[in-house]
Amino acid sequence: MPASKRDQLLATAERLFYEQGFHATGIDRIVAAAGVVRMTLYNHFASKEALVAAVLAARHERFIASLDAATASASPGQVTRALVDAHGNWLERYSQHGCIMAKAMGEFAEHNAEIHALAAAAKTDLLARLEAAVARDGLDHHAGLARRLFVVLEGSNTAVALLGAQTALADTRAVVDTLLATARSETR
Amino acid sequence: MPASKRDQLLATAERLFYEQGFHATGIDRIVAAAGVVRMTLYNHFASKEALVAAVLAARHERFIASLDAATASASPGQVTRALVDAHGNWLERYSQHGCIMAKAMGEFAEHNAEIHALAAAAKTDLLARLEAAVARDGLDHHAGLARRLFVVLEGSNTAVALLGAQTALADTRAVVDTLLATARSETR
DNA sequence: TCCTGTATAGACTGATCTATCTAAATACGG
DNA sequence: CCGTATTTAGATAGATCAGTCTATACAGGA
Repeated sequence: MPASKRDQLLATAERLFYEQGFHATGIDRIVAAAGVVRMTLYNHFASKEALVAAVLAARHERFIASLDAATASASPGQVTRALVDAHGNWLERYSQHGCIMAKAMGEFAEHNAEIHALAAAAKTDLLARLEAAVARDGLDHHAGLARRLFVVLEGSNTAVALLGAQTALADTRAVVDTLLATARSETR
Repeated sequence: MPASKRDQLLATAERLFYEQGFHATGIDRIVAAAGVVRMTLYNHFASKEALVAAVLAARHERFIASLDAATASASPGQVTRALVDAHGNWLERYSQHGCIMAKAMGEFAEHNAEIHALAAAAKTDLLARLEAAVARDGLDHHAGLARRLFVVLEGSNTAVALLGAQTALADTRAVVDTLLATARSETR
């Protein structure tokens, strides 16, 4: 079945916002690329900012679902690694040019509190997943291990954009391995 | 002596671009905040994009000077740590709300090649400094150590914006310490 | 077949944007 | 003190922006 006009708009807007930026992408370019008319957009979304919020919410939902699917099927003791790998797969597939949430925070920080909060929540949700993962792996008594991994994964996103996915993800895995090995060796 | 109109414009534009975003900050708001008139801006800069480029270039110059000053006076074997600390100090003082170069890359990626290249060069310059630092510390035979540190420092910037400077910088230092300790233990 | 909801086409408003032009005022160095 | 360069003030152009309105077309279900 063909995607609904609403879904076409969400997908097109997500692509254009990501590639060109939010403020630099006009309504007219979105509707033209989606093959609909301007009133159709305003029939589904109250405003451009509402569209931005819907795009970010939908993308974040997919992101979290992808992470949760990976950790749900992870072997015991491998949950954190599975989460990190799933994060890397996401970057490789959908986030080769920087984090759209970071871009949104940069463009709407002092401009739209709802959008800013939505993007920031996407980040802290990843941190929460890391905390849950290290707990399931029995490493949560290492104070701040999840936060340290969070720093690495955030850097991974930028590094992918600058150095390419292959190099950046290999380096990311190397850092994560070192952190996990150190944590485990201090556990026994 | 009072700052020149040009310097006032650069400083004001840097602040507004950083806080509000590049496209969301209009020329009129910059000149009003700088206390000059629109023609003064166009007398010093050919266009808004030229102003953006000048702002980024000036900021990058200060950033690199700050890093180089720290490594120049570092004790042998402590160059990498000095560089990381200088980077953290910069974040704490001037980059609490995300990296302006990353924001510029996001807003001008498909819009202005010169600005995008300028911002990307700022990032790779940091990587080059890391490579020089690990070399001076005798750790450059650890393939990719500088790149791994680069991933961490990039993540540090995002983490400062999300978790606050104190927490994020402590976590960053912890990760860097682990990486350096592991590299040194593998050296002997 | 009719009815309701959705999409289309396009004109339109009012605001905002970057950039330019001109003429007068001001500052500053020789 | 004079002359040059800078700054000011304000009008203006021309483009683009988000958002609204209306009338028409078309879809699918009762």
